[in-house]
Amino acid sequence: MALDLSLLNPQQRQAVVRTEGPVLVLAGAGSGKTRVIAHRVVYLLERGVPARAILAVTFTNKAATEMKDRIARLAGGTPDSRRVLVSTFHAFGLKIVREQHEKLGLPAKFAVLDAGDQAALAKRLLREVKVDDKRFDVGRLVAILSRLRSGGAPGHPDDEYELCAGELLPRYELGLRAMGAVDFDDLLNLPLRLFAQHPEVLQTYQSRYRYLLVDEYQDTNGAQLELLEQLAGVRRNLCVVGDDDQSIYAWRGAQVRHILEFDRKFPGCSEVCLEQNYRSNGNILDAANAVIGKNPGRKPKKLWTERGRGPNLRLVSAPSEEAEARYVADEIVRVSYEEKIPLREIAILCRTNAQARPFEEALRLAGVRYRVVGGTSLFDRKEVRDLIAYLRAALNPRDEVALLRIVNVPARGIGDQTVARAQELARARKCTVWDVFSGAPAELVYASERIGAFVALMRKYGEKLAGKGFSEAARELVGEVGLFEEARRGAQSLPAQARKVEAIESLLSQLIDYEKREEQKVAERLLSRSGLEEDDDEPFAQGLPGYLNRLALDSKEADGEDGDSVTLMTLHAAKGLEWRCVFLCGMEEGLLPHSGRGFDDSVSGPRAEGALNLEEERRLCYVGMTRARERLVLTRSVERVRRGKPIPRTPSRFLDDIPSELVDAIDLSGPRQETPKAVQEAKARSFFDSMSELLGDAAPAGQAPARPGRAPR
DNA sequence: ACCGGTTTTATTTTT
DNA sequence: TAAAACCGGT
Repeated sequence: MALDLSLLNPQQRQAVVRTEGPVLVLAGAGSGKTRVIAHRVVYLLERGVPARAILAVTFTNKAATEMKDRIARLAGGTPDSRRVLVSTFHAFGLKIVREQHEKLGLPAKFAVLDAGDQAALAKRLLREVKVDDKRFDVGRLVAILSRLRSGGAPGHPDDEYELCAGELLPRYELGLRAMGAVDFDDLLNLPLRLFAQHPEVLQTYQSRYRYLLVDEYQDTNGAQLELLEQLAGVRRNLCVVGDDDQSIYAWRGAQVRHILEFDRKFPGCSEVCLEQNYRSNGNILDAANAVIGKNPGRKPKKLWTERGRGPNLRLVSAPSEEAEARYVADEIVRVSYEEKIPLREIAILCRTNAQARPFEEALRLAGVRYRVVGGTSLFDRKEVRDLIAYLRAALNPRDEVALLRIVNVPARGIGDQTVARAQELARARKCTVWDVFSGAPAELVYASERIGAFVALMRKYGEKLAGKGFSEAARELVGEVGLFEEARRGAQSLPAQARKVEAIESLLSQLIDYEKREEQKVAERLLSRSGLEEDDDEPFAQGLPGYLNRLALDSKEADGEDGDSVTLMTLHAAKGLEWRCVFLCGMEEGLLPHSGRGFDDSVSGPRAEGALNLEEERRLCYVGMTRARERLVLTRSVERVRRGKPIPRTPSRFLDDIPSELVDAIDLSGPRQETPKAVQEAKARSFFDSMSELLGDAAPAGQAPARPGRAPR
């Protein structure tokens, strides 16, 4: 069946049909960007471009998954569409590194270090250099290391952190290589290095991927742009889609410049501008336009809509952050009952993760189901990280971060002394700690026997975990090592014990699910395709290593999509999403134009200095506002308790930019507002419902019963 | 290894 | 202020 382009507006159609050469699609918020990309892919397929010649790159796994679905749905009868590679930058980098690991001198199953692992490594190195590892915030060091090695602009040269990081850099890279591990930056840098050193490899990829599409182009950093340029080669079939007004990742190296100067990098490109907004009511759009309009140096754009004006925005001033949260919770209850807006169509957006707390409490109190997105849950838990470290260490004992984490967990008599000695020996001999352990435990007189046992343990599970049935093997490992007992021991209260055990269990069951799904996939492929040639287009490896890689690249694993619940997340996490009703909270100076600290180490670039990140903060505000389809409520608190003492807060300057005729102001200070009757009723019903559930009665007729989305760590 | 009490330190966003 | 990190005693 043919793709129907008549449903697209003329600009969208242009963006779909211009298949050759560089194309810049400026896609305003809610202008149907994803739709355009999906159509473009399917259009290419219909024009006879083989699916495997198309590469679509996104930034998040969620976006990639969504895009895949969208394409599959649109392509309908073209089953081949599933061979289009839709991947994040990092996953794509991983794929290349994996395919070329030999040329890069990496073992077949290398670990991908996440931020925590990076910090652990940096800390170890600090100690090795005998720098007081408490004088530095390792997290910040890691951030600087990252900037240094992804070729970002150098920071203030005399900053002690810069100096320290510079000192650490070579050791850090050596450490990675010795471990046979890579970090996030490597996933982009190693392919680039490879391309530079082996032009024939570059050519392979160039001729494989002949049509490139990039989503959220405004968020690309230097390495990512470089990668795109290399891949596009002389063919230059590169279509980038993005919105300079939604560039919010400068602190991570993203440069708006990339989208603003696309036409200089790729002369002769076509440019399409999508300005019709299909998402928001007129009032919301006008307000958002007014806010973003103040930013200098943007690509001129004026979004318009055919939708009605909708209700006015609301600006709520609360006396305290608790009151702010209470108002939001009450309003959610009201809106979901009176206007029948389902909870899944409501979001609370904050600038920082820390702001979420009072809202969680208020929602729980009001009996509103919610889910917090972003502040990772399961994988932050110590016991889960321990188990993961076991898996990693068994698969690749050179992975020292993992190995050292678990040598003595649970205590098996390989204490700090022994480990320190082993590390020294390893350094002296220029080998890994694992080599010391496995080679000559006799030299570690004391613990040789125990080390022997540990080495045997790792070897045993190294084999078991590498192949089929790894989830079973993992369970066995947990049993043999006694991780449940360890978890119980490490907990004070009984419920805490239960939670820990539960956390381990849920990781294990995730492994089972994963393995099952993978087997299913393989079976499907065998059925649908006779060929076994299958050059494995998956960016990720098979089996457990694949799972672990995914884990590193996708912190927020499968959120329980189920159930109807309010979403609570940061503005950054909200990009690309939309809700009928949005609460944008903490509209205050210092919070929404966020003033982290006088100087920001992420952008010490050429200009930028005095203006702090005001432009980016403004964009962030714009992103938040444009998430709303029907109803937008801005809230602020008149004072906020900080460091124990109440601090008066001034309203965000962005509020001043919104035309007042679009806004209803509500002031919650003064005599206590009485709870509206509707809210009282709603609360009572919600309470009734939750009691019914507790008592095991038949399913309640009304709204979903109260239940918190996630326990606050 | 574990505990209890004391002292810091918090204040960004995340692939 | 509150939570985490820290310390020193068992």
